[in-house]
Amino acid sequence: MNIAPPVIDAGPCQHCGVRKNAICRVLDVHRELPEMAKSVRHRHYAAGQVIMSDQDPVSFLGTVLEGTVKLEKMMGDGRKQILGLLFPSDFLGRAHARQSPYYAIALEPVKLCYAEAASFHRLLETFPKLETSLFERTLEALDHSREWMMLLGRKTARERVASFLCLLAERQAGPVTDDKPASDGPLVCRIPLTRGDIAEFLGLTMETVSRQIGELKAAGLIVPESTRQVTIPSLSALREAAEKA
Amino acid sequence: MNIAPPVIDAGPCQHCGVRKNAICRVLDVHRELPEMAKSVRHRHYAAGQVIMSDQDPVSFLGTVLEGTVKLEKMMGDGRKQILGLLFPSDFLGRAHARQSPYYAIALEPVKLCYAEAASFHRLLETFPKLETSLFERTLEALDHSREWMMLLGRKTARERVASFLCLLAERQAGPVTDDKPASDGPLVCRIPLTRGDIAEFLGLTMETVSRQIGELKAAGLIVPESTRQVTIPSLSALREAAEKA
DNA sequence: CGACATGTTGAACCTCATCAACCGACGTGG
DNA sequence: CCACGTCGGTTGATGAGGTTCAACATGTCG
Repeated sequence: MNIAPPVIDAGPCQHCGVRKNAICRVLDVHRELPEMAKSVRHRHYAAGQVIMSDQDPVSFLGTVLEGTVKLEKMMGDGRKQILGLLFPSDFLGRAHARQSPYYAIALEPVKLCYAEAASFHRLLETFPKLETSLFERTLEALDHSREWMMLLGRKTARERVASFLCLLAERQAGPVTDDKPASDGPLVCRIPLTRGDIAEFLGLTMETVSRQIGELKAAGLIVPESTRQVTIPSLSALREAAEKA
Repeated sequence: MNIAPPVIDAGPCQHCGVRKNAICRVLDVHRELPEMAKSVRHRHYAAGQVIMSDQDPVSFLGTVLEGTVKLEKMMGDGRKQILGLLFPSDFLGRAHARQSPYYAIALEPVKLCYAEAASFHRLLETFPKLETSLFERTLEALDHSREWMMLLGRKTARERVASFLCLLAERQAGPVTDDKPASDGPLVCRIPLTRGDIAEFLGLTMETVSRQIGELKAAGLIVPESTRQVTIPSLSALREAAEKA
């Protein structure tokens, strides 16, 4: 006859919506997670708000809980390039550096789970598993960044826009698991960026982006619901247009 | 009165020329380095030889001792993009992955210090310092990759070629230290890439690269010694032309 | 309802790609 | 020894893809 174990409060992190995909997923729910919970806080940002500037020191790091963040770099004369997008469960911040090498700006209202820089690095030392987890995330970010170098260096405007829509659609569908296989069926895709932001991400102008979206629509590869939302009848057909390497 | 400590052979790694800049610099010379030395071997590659293919599993990882390596990605229709260059002391290989996401190809004769994938990952577990060191290298690689995204997305052909020459010159000058400050004086710059390779790195064609080098020469920013070597009268002037962000 | 930001469309222009000829260095074989 | 082919590089002519500039449409919010 079993005796029910005593119910232990594992702290606020236990029921966090993004935990199964964030770097903290490797921590033990009962022994380690509550310990980490002591160091983190939540914070909200309005759309358009600067979360980190390339001027400021890195004073905190953390995980995106809700909303979308753009990482942006700017040249002296004002030319800009978006280096990456962060969605819920993604990690935000440059570890092991005094200064952020780029801007982080909220595209929508953002909710962030963060720790002060000093205590964050202490957490990394306390939980080597956490550092390994962040290391693996960093390796993935490097892969994505290099994938985008291919896009910026070699793809046509058409391919770039198609690639971008594929990226959004795949992130919004969530990671592929055994019980949720990759479907090719029609799926809705929210676009949390302005045409100008898309252009900055793709190394184009917003006029070119606008025209290319028009052509993808004419080709039947996408069905615009509004300027900020499209339906993708067949993801694989769109992927084709993106010339996935 | 002191007694001289017994001389202990610290193994072959102790006098390695790149150790002070490679990931293994964090290991203790007497306790840890000899342990690691047991797992590594050296290997040579001829110019043009494929070191890793994006088809093959990652069977080994290591550090470049001599020569230059290009990391390259290829699209289905043959379009290519160089994702990065590796110089002596740089780390080669994608940790924590079954398959390499790109090609690694020797541009010159290359000497590599490597470990089998399984034993390499065992080393990372044995020496957490080593993992942290590799993690920091990965973060730097990510910074460089994003820097290059700016170049590929927003810079003109002229700026790209100038940026490339600055990159080479700075790497060949070695890291800036207190006793070796960054000088602006004339410096020679070896170019271990063909015009075609440079083009692949910069997202251009080799014709455009050739013309831009010609214009930089006409502008007095570089003085060609041969097709594979230039003198840079003033690095800061060249940096100016690169529109460094 | 009007104002301002966001997005679309049109026309002219420009940078860079494409295609092609040519050059020089090198290595090979007759 | 020299003709020949190959490879890397340069130079020229032409054109396309994307930018730029400008007008106009849409949509959102006070």
